[in-house]
Amino acid sequence: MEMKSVTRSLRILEAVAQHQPVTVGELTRLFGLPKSTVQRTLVTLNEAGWLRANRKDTTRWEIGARVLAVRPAALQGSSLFAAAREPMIRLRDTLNETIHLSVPDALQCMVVVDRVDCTHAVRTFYAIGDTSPLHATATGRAILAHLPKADVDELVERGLESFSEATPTDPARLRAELDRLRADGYSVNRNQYRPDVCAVAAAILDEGGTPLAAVAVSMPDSRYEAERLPEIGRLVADTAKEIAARRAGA
Amino acid sequence: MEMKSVTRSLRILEAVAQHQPVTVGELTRLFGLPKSTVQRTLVTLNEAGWLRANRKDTTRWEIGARVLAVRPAALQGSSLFAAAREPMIRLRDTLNETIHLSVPDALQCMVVVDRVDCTHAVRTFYAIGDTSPLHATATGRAILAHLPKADVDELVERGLESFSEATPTDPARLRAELDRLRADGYSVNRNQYRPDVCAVAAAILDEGGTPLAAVAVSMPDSRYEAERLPEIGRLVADTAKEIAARRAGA
DNA sequence: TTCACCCGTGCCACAATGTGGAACGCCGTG
DNA sequence: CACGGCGTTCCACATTGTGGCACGGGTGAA
Repeated sequence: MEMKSVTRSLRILEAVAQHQPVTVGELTRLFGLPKSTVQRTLVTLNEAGWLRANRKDTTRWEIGARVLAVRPAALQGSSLFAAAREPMIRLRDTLNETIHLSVPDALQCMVVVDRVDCTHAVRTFYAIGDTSPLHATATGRAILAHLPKADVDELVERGLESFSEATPTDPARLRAELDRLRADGYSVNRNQYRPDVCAVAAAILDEGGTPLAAVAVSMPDSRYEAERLPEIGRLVADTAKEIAARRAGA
Repeated sequence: MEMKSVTRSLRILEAVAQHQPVTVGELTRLFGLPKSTVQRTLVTLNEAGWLRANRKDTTRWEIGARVLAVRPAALQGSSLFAAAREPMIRLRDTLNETIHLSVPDALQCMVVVDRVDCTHAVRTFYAIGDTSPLHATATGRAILAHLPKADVDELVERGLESFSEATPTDPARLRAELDRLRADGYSVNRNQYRPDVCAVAAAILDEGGTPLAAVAVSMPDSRYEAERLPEIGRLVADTAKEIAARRAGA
């Protein structure tokens, strides 16, 4: 399948999002495309309502608001999103660490959909929309642990990429870890994906036991204390359960 | 400018967002396009990461997570978004009415970017991503009041569409209303856009006095009490100021 | 002032690209 | 068993996007 113009337009749209407000020239240099091609694409995206000219410098382009109506199903009607908000803030207040809400995207990756920051000067940073691998993160494994075995097999067959020395690349080790976290109710990631980033996560399940999302407490390795793990794990698991209950009640 | 395929692809993407999870057939009926055209578009959008097949029914399509990384500048880094969250919740707790956060989109419309619900059985409903006209809403006028006169002129020249008997379609009346709200610090909309929906809003300004967004308390007409207006107006204006201060401090 | 440079924009002949009717294989139903 | 509807695939055609080029304006150096 081709649709070169569509693919290119979406790439340009993504580039605008990253560099906004951005000019035609900057984009031509970024992509190495003819000016007229980029220009035409921008005008088209603008007419479709996905871009708009910056009000102060009308030769610069920004993302328009049309995009906000286009969201993954898990966030539509914001039942999950809204239900998660207050429990997340409360968890942040209890621990003063950054809290993330992530959803799985087609077993390919986890995507950060919401964040509540801590007040420490040193804090972990993920932007909304950032992605991470399922097998190497606390949120990813929290989801995996509640999926059918066939899905885990599928993931294993695709290969467990290594991101650091701590990444669980051995299928047996991954499966053992999933068994453990099913028992404990929370998953732990210590420097397995990004160096110096640790997290404790728990899955948010729907009525049928399908995992919809995961909440995670995320902190730099310097503040990770193994002896507090059971306490933090319980707090995260309770938060996940509370979110699930609120969502169901809405 | 044309780019028919791009325009159509974006339309289809928006339709998927509204109807997800959706099949090829449903979309062909919706648009009256040939099956092969829709099919090709969906595959292309999927390859670009914007769509994905539903895990349970792989012939149904959903919005993928790629979209989340594409957001208007006002929400990037989520300085505004994150700063607004807690003050909005506090305002909701005080009044127990739904609170909206909206940003202007190129003087064309206001877009709801966040929402905190009240607990009443009867509540106003706007989804995230919904748009509304600037001149006929409390949030829109809160923004307009802090823009240069030329911008208001531009809007007036484009015409003030009527949405209900209460919509201010007379330019003089609109300008008078803007003057009033600049003095009071908050704007009021009583059934001017959607019948039975009232709102009280205030603008969130950046350091230079440019309006970035507006917060609004939104309620059904049945709970609107004119005598409480000064009190509610002050609360909303204070919330807007607090959000602005938090944003600047981040 | 003049010149040179780079910007965003507009044009248009060419052919690469997307189009959509038709056909296929599959499934559940009458 | 035949039918209707589904998602998917194919391919000749011509519509559609392409990109080199040129224009006009703004800016900075000579």
